[in-house]
Amino acid sequence: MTTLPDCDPLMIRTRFAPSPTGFLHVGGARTALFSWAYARRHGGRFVLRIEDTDLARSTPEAVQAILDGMDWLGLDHDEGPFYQTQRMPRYRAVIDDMLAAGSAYHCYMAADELERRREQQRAEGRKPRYDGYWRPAAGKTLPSPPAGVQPVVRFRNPDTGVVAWDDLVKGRIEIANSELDDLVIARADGTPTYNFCVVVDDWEMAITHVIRGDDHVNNTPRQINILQALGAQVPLYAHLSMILGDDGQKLSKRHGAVSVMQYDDDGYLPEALLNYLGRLGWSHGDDEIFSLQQFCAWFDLDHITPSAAQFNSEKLNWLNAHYLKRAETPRLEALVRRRLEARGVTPTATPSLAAIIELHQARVTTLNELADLAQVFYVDPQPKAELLAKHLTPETLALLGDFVDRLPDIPWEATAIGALIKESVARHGLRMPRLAMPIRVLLTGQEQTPSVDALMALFPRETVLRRLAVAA
RNA sequence: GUCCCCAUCGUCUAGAGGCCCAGGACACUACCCUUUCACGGUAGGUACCGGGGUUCGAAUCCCCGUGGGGACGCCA
Repeated sequence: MTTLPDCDPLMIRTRFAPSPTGFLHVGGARTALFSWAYARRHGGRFVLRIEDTDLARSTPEAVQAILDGMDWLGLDHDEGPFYQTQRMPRYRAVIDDMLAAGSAYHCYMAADELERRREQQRAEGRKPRYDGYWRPAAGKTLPSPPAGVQPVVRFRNPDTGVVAWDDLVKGRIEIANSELDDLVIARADGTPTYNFCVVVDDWEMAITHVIRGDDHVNNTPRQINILQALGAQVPLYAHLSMILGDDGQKLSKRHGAVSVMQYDDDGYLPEALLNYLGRLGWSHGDDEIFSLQQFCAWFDLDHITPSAAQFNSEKLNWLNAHYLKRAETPRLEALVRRRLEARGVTPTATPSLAAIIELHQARVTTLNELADLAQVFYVDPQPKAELLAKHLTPETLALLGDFVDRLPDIPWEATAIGALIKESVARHGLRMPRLAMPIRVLLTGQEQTPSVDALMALFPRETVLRRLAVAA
């Protein structure tokens, strides 16, 4: 069993507790980010806990995917990862204590019988709930346990009064205990269930602020009741609303819920995703662009929006383009090189990848686009026939031929190339684009490029001569 | 069905009774810059879900309605 640390009772402790049944998606990443930032902001500790009690669905690959995602984003944890499957003896012990104390009891009702009763309650328009058949009570005689049936353990939920908490995002929430039933805390096979493990862990890991998804609001009153039965300190709760897809629909496995690592593959910078996610459902006045450090210094629970937020790819794109513009060249060079090599393109020394990046980084939205543009410098493009037809008219061909003839005689740098372009164009009495466009198309296969003189200067002279000669 | 949550431009949001005939950002449109396209700059249009209250005064507080979401498992 993993040992838990002793900790300062005044220290703020938050946690991120994913269940390893898939990758880390944007919703989970934002929950992790907020939880992490809150701990960082207050000099607290951020705990990572893997909730893998569902043996059938949890996989080591998913654990790794979550770790990879957090690593890519730079969300480091101070403690853990703790695995719930490694804490079974502890849960067992707490359940035994509760059984002994009478705050939990055995229930022998068969699963199909339970389902039958739920159906009936639903049919009668009532909320389906366990009816307390096996719950001990003063003056009540329990039936004798059926032979050969392994019982589940149920928590004895208070049946009167209300459970209330001041949610740090949503405000005060009250739920009547009469709405709750005696939930199962240990299955027939003895394994503890989610709501129970969370309670024991949050308690023993001394979590002070539970920052988690909105979908847990309904679990909160049950967890508080168990915490109180255990005599544990109840943490503060902050429930984050969910993130909807680009189309306003709920994110699901088959609908837009992509792994954060997919954003890496798609050419996004982690700081762009982080900035986007940080601003989604949280605000600091009119500030739109901020670093992780700045976010940590500003982050608070008071400015979290209680309503659901729709993911907007275009704004993410804008942020990514922003960070790309400001990124250091060596960093981009490594990132682009990796992408190029994955495509089987090996950047050579001469058209300098760094120089190519500096010329193009303000023009792209993603690293992949940057790689696309860079690739053209190393692999001869095949300009589309329609582009050639459009820009290589007899008139421009004459101009181009004249220009190419003089290319070997000038110094190979942008200023001289630019001067020759202007001079050639003037001599033929044409406008600049008449020469610039054919050069763009021949050199890159594209109509849109940076200034042609700067572009040409990046290539070795021979490459330019070769690509431009194709037309002659 | 029952319970819970939510509701400002297309989207993310500012706004905690007068500063708001509602501000910022993305997107959009126009213009400028310009060797094309971007980048950058400038300008512009678009929103307080509906109805009742409370108040001298409400986007802000209360109630009802409507709409959206979540939960109701021996899943997490």
